Amino acid sequence: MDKSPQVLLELVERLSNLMRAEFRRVSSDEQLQPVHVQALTYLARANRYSNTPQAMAEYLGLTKGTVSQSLLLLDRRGLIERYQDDLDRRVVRLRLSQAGDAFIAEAQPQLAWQHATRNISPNRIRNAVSALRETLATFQEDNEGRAFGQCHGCQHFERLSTRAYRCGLMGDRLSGPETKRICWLYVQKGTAVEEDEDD
Amino acid sequence: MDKSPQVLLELVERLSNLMRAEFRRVSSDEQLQPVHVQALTYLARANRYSNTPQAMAEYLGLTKGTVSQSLLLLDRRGLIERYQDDLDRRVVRLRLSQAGDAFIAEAQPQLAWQHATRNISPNRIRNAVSALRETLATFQEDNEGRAFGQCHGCQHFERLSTRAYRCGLMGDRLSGPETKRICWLYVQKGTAVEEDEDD
DNA sequence: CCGATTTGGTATTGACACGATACTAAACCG
DNA sequence: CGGTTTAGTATCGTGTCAATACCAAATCGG
Repeated sequence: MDKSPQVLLELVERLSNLMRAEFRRVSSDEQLQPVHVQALTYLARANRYSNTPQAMAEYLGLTKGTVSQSLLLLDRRGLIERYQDDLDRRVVRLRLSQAGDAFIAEAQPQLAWQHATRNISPNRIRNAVSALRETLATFQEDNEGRAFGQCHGCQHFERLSTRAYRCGLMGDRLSGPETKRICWLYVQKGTAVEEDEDD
Repeated sequence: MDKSPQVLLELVERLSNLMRAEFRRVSSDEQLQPVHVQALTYLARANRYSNTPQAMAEYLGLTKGTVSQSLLLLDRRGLIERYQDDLDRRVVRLRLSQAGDAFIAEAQPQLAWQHATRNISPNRIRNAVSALRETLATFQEDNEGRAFGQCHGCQHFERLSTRAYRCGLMGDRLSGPETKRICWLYVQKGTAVEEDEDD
């Protein structure tokens, strides 16, 4: 039996543990926990469909109750803003406040990671990304978990013209930058098997 | 600027979060926390140099005090055994108890992961492993953190004959299986750049 | 050889993550 | 328009986690 998957898991967990420690370090000034940094990072990358407590809970693998508490804290600290959705008034929408934006910009939580990957060729990184991405997709299928992803590669993504896009599921028009954010309604487009490219 | 490293980090964290949730699921019968599963898994793979609270704390990215608490709990539950080192009586050595062994064997915490990676070719996994391994090594250098690894690839590793090994640093002879475990004294042997292999 | 320092580990305390449960209010559905 | 579902909050108990203080064994420096 091949034990490589096992080893891969070990690496993923260890790296994640180290980043968690790193998050703790950079956020100790603000009295924040690692999970708060993750939450802020998520919000910095979420689009209009995924900027809700529900989606965040799914993304972080936590319950909605737990996430709700963390959001209360972040709100008290003035790092995020919460506002009601116009159409569905049960829904709470989230965004980074100016202070939250500033925190992410200054603390640079991923700096250590950027450094750690500096010697690895972009190609090897892309290969690793593609393998992990596929792992994640399968994982989510297995657990009936919702998928997250960027418009590029999503079934619902439609290109109206060179600079105009649309989400076929929601019917909304999307700005260029918004198609780069993390969406909750992501559905993998017909899956051709990707194989690693050479360097 | 290339954003691939960023994406890689996102994937690592998300997968790790999902596995954490998975750990919580499989260990909720035993009233254990995800970190306890990680600790037990670590012990199942640690060798004679790394089966101490200190090493575990380093590996998990936690402080020794925190780890000490978790170990107390695991001891109370009868999942691990703690005993004194003969030479240095400050040192506590750890090992899985029979119950701990059984738990790891039954709960199969990595099962979900095995499933999630089933469709990925061994070669792509190896490539991903190699990239992440290198990331980890650089990360540890940057933070003056100690490295972890298996004898194969360690500077101190000496092969006495076809089946006899020795750790040059500690001077101990090692059994074959022990060279496959996680060691704390690991030092990367002269680093030739590995490049991805084709499939 | 013996005081000073270092090292491995534990005890205690306080903040808070986290799940479980119970709840509210809005939306949906027949 | 009553029953159900859905998004989120409130509350509570367990236990992680860092910080601090502490102890004992080892090591170092004269």
